Amino acid sequence: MTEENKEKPSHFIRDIIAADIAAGKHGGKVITRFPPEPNGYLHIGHAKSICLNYGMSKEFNGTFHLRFDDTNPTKEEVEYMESIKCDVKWLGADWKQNEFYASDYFEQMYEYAKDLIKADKAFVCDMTAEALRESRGTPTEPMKPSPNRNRSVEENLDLFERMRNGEFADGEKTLRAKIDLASPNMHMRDPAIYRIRREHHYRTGDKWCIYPMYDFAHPIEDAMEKITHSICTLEFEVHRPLYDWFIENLNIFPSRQYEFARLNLSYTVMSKRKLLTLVENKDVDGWDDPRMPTVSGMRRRGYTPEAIRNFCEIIGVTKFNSLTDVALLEHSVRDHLNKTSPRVMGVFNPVKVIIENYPEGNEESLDAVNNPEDESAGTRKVPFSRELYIEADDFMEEPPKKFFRLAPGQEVRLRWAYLITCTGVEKNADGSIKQIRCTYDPATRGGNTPDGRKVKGTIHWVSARHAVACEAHLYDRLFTVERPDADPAGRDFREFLNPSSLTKATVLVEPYVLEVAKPGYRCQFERIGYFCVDTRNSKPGKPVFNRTVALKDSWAKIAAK
RNA sequence: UGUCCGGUAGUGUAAUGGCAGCACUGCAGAUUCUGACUCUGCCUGUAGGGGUUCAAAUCCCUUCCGGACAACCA
Repeated sequence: MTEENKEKPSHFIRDIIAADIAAGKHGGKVITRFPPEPNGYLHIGHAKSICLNYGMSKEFNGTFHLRFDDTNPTKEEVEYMESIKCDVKWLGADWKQNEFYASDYFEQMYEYAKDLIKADKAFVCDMTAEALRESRGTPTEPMKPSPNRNRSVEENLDLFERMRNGEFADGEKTLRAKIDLASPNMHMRDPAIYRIRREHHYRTGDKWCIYPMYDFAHPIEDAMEKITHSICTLEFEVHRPLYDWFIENLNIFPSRQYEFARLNLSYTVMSKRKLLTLVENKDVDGWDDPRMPTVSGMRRRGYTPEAIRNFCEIIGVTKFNSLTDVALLEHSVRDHLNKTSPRVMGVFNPVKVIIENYPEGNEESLDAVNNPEDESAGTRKVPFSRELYIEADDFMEEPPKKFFRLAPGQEVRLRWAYLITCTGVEKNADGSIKQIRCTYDPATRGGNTPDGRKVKGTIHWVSARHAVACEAHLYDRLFTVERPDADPAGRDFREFLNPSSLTKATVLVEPYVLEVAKPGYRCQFERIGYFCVDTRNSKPGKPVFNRTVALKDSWAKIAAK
């Protein structure tokens, strides 16, 4: 193990592969795969699997395959397939020319099934799904054998061919492997491996009316692609003996299956069924709604692939069913965005500020640093004039101690502009603040203090005359609630798509934003949060922002004390 | 209740028989042209019991707890 690896979190898969290479298995070759079923959009949990599989292939100079495990025509669609390709690519897992489809192997699988029949290791069964279920027994009682278990090889061959030819109705017959009726592992009790299903397949159309089951198909798919390490999630652990049984009895490439714990994230629902419900009920605006924990939703939110990859690295890979704090994800996102996001000034809840001693009609252009953490990001020009907007929260008429921002008599820095001091407040009839009056110090141009005096507060602002209004979607970090089924209040998980987080707001931004904001453009509005120009909803020249991660509002905490 | 898998600070994870460490969170402080970031400090842990050993988070036994599995889904 290298020094570098010692620094990394647990990764028993990495250790296994390293050991296999050291032992000369498969001639030191490593081939991994990510095998999604195209029946939904990828979510953050899939991202973990992608990072793992792709990461291992990369680390050990191996090959990575993207394979669509499309053996069930009922739920699969082209739209899903396309979205998966897009998301995997976006995450940076390059499968090069290695794009495969289980449906391309149907003919071969059919042949393998016949081999099994010829070896008297599979038989055609006439039982209904319900009868099968009843006959299966319990973990302590063995399964009752199928009345058709001892059909002759010839009859089975004939029947299986007729299944393929469409001579039987859906569900009328299945092909079952003949394994072990008394096995404590229910999956070994003569499992079904082919079923009849007249359903249009998104790729093979109506060519087939019989489809292989996962347990039969997967080892064959892996073997045909010479996958050395077939990495999947823990729930398939119980299936491994079956996987091995097919590998052995079909005498095919000895792929091996390894299992790791799937990702559970606090406040996040990752059940495909539930996500689909949200989409179908229009509780969200599609799979890529920024509140969704999908890869595409996160992309719209402004998360970066780098951040997601880093997250996957730091959470490690174990066999322990854990519940990862979503703060870990957000930390990764902030961490990357802090280094890379250009900064832009914006105001959500504007309140007008008049600079009394600034000449009316005058305006000037000030230099602002785009990213203090990245010099190469350069600077931009920000227009300044006598009338400005600042964030309402940045002003308090009667400030408590330790309020560093604008208040009567108090001086603050307008970022990249001037130091201003509040001289008074004008109010509306209802007592609300109409506008704030200030004076500026012309010697502090650019926000500098030639005399060296300190100001605690630096606030953001936009020139009233120049500001551009953009639409923004505000989203809380909340997707859904942790353990939604077990919510003590019995609330439905959909309720946790906080409707208040749906609000559209107008954000006033520097005119500069219009020059640079193309869909996907990310920036940070100081102290408010990170924003991403919506990759779906924005039109050229009129960016729509999605808020990403709210910055911690320390002031709220101070105020709460 | 059967089989399998698992259990290290609040959370995620290191330590493969040899000083229980790291990160996130939380709290406190410093710094700051973002009350962000950054930096410093603090808090908290080997599920219980027994055994082997000079030495156990690690090996063995046992109890407890958690998860997966009994679709013609994947």
